[in-house]
Amino acid sequence: MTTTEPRRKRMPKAQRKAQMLDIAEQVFAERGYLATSMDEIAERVGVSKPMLYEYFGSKEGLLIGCIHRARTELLDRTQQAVTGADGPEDVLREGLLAFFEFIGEHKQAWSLLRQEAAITVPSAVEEIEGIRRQQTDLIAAVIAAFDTDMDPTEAEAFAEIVVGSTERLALWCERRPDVGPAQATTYVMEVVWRGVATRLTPDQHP
Amino acid sequence: MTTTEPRRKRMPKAQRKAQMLDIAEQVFAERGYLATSMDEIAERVGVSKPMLYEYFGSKEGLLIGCIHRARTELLDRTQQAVTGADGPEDVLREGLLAFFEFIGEHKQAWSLLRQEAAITVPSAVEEIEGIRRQQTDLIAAVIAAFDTDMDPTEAEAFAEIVVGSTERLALWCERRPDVGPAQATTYVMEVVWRGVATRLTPDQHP
DNA sequence: GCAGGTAACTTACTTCGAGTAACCTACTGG
DNA sequence: CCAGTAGGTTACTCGAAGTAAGTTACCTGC
Repeated sequence: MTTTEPRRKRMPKAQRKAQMLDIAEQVFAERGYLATSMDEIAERVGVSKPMLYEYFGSKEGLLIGCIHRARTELLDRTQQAVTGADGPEDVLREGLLAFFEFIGEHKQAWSLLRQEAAITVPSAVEEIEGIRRQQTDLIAAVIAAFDTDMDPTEAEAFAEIVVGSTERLALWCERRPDVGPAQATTYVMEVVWRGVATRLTPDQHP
Repeated sequence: MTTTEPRRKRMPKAQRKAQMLDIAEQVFAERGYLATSMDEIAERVGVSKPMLYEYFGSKEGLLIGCIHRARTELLDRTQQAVTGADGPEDVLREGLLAFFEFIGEHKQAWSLLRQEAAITVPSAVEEIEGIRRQQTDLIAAVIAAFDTDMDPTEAEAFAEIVVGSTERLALWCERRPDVGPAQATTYVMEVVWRGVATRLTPDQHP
């Protein structure tokens, strides 16, 4: 009754690894990190537990793998979105829009990112925080480009504010399905861009 | 050699419970939720594990107890700070300052709050989110008081932006010990208050 | 000051899941 | 068709969450 082998066994390493990440992302997002067992992921992948350990070392390692991939994709998306944008305001708007669109399309990757707090190994925390920093650095750079005189610390603070606002608003959007990416972007821009623009425009903004 | 009994045994329930919360808060903050064992907390309290289960039901229940207490204290503090403030701008500033001061003084309660993501039981998530909502509602009310014509959804979004900015900036402050509560408040106010004020002032602001 | 009731507490388990050692097998090129 | 290895499995250990059943300090009335 097995017509052409329903599911292949013995995949090449890279492909198996990607498949594991797909399933783990899904299960972690569904159930939460704690409530998920390695046995369950293994079963859904169609493989035995030691394979997961072979490729990811530990449960936390697997979570880190998932988060790493998701954050990297997110960063790529926003970076792509801002290339070709016209001026700092546009960069910010396009970046925000790309972010809200991404998390709208990849809800499970997004709920995964909220499991970050579960990571305890310090080196891993830094690794994840490093990718996050790339995001804030990107924004800080936008500000710095806009106003070369701005205190770098202040630019950093501003970037943190943008990221914080945006992540929190994304969470809020889940409870408000009527608020889409465009609307969310508008909310952030209205407050945050006006905030910085007011501060700077008096002698600039041709 | 035991002069007047170094540590008393058999405390009244309420007192023991409070002591458990104190210790659990400390250990969870130190090691993280996952890396902490109930046996360890029990030992530090000077009591056996089933007592913890007697009072808190589960490990997660204990964490929820800690978070609940910490968020409630935080909310009280900010609420106290804003009573007697003069006008919305002042309310916001005093509230922010109280927040940053609180987390500066209670670093361990604050790192505890970041373990929220570990909670999996849906009812508990809602309970915690409920307290958080009180915070955002407080802010949304400030905005609504300032501009009675504002769309309520927009006021909510604004409140989320304030909370998100603030929490993220608080995290950032940990890596930047040179940035104190006053400075952090200024950063948030500069962006966020200007953001909303600009939007509203054209026809108001006597 | 001593019965006895109960609130506070303990010992000694069960269970479940992370992590691992040791062994196995399908596919590859020669 | 044989051998080497990448990909895979079975069957365990061990630590920590959670629990059943029993024990002891303390108070209260007599």
